[in-house]
Amino acid sequence: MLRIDLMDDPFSVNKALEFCAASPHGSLHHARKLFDQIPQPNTFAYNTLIRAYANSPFPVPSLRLFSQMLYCNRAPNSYTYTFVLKACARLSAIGEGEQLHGFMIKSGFGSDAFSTNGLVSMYASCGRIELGRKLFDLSVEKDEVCWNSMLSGYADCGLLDQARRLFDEMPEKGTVSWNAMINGYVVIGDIGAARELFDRMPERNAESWNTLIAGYAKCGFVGMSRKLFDEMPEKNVVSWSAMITAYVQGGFPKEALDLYEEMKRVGMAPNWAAIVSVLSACSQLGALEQGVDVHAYAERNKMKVDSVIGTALIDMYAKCGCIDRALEIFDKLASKDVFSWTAMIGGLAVNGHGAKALELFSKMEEGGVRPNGVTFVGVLCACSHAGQVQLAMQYFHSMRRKYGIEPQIEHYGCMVDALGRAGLIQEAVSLVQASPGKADPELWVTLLGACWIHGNVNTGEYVLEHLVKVKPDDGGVYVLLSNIYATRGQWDDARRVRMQMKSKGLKKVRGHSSIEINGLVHEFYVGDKSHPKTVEIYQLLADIYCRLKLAGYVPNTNPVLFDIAEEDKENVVAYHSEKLAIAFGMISLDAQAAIRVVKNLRVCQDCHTVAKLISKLYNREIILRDRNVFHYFRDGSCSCKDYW
DNA sequence: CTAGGGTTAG
Repeated sequence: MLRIDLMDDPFSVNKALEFCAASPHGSLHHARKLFDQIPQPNTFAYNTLIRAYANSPFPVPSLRLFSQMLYCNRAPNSYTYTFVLKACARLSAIGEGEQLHGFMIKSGFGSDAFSTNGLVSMYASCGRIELGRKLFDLSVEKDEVCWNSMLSGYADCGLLDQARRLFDEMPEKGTVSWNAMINGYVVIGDIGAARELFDRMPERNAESWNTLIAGYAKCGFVGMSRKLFDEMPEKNVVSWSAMITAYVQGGFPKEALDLYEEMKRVGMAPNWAAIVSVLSACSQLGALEQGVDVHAYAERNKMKVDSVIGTALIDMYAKCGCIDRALEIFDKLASKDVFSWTAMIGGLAVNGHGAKALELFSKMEEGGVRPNGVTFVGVLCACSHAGQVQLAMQYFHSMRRKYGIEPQIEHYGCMVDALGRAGLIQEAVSLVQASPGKADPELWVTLLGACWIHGNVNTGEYVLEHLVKVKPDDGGVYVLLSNIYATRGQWDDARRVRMQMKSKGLKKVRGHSSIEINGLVHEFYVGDKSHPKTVEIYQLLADIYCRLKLAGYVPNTNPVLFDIAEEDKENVVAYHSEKLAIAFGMISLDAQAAIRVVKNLRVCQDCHTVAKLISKLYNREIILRDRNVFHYFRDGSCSCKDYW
């Protein structure tokens, strides 16, 4: 902080202020403090701070500073207007923007190129593009920036044809114009048109490459993103974070983490955006240790925990089974927005704290934060976990009535699951039939899952009839129905369904589990004997079964289909891939180390029971991530509260 | 004036 005797020299103070405001991380606060100590800030000082706020995530103070400026008789200049207009644009504050426009005309600032550019952007961002165009046509001295403002204005409004017409008319197109046009196509998802322009443009800068990298990722072509990333001549920090994000959004969290490590190795310092994305990658993987490392990195580098990083942290800790850490971050978070609340509510719900999640939702409503559709996914999921079907129904109806949010397919999914689990199969069927676009196969699959839980053969058959029509290529559907028959001992029917499946050439996805030991991933399939430590693994499993059975454990062989001898069925279940991986973890890791296993399918009932018992009898922590949920086994119980 | 960000059922 500046010594007070220097405060008398406006020039030094302004330089210090400018330096402070321009620093990358969290210095806006210091700039503000410095500004507040200046006895009589001049126009330059105001402009510096107004600009800093206008470019920050929370531009509101720019508007307030502008009012304060007028009140203190400090004359705004065109620089001031540019950034106050930018703040209005960012906030879509059309009222303030129009007022400002009127004020500008009165004080003679309405028609120079600088002001025109700001006004065009402001009107475009506020959805009044036609007003922007009028000003654009009226302005006599149009520079390239002016054309570009108009161009990106059209692009922001999704009016790509008009943008393109302007682009083709432009007397001189600079790299920025090309980039703006390319970005416009990227936003509407026309990656082909974007690529065509990219190939045609005379000079490409990092932004051109980065735009396209992100563009391919948005369209699901992560491979193309990577190709460009490798080809581009000079990668900057945005290129790296864009590529990391591309991997995360494309569902390749492992690759995202690898790239993050490589980024650090080549000496590129990860910034805010990279941290946010890589935290999301850790969430997807359930990679707690890496997540903790990333968190520590952010702290070491004094990154401010704003609502975005805060949300990413909450989600990461929650998805890694550390619900207490997630709550701690949430409680400390100064600015909670709907994302942070939603992540926390959903996190509590999947960790089995349904009641606490609902409590938090009430607090959120009391705090005046408006929930969105995603929030309700968490809320309905929480009701399911808490066994509160009636409550779920109430929330489901309140979505539209109270908040005007139309329930989407995923909300129907939650409800079908909640009703189905509670045994209200008929109600669940009615809901599926009442859902928008009622042929959505996923809802029927959920329904079939409920039929399986309750051994409801009749509805199961009815549901499958629908499913084979809409989802004829999914082997999982047949497996579910044959499981239903099997639980009822209807082996002929079970076999018939299996035969049907086979005759159509459909296969069930093979389950496999993996465990990482010293950076090396070991993979196991059911009954796998290919691992070098196979003998030790099977010996340990035999020992485990001995102790478990003494403790009263009875194998649950429900998922094994065929009417083979009970003893043989036990053997199939006994060597499920997750059990092999857990046993391998037990012989490879220290007794205190948590055993982290990832499974590609849902964990079966028996493996779940066995994992709980191992955690108690062997005093080991087991963290098993399956296709849907995170299971955190400790002292004989699981974080999922036996709901998954 | 152009590039990178967080929450979504089974």
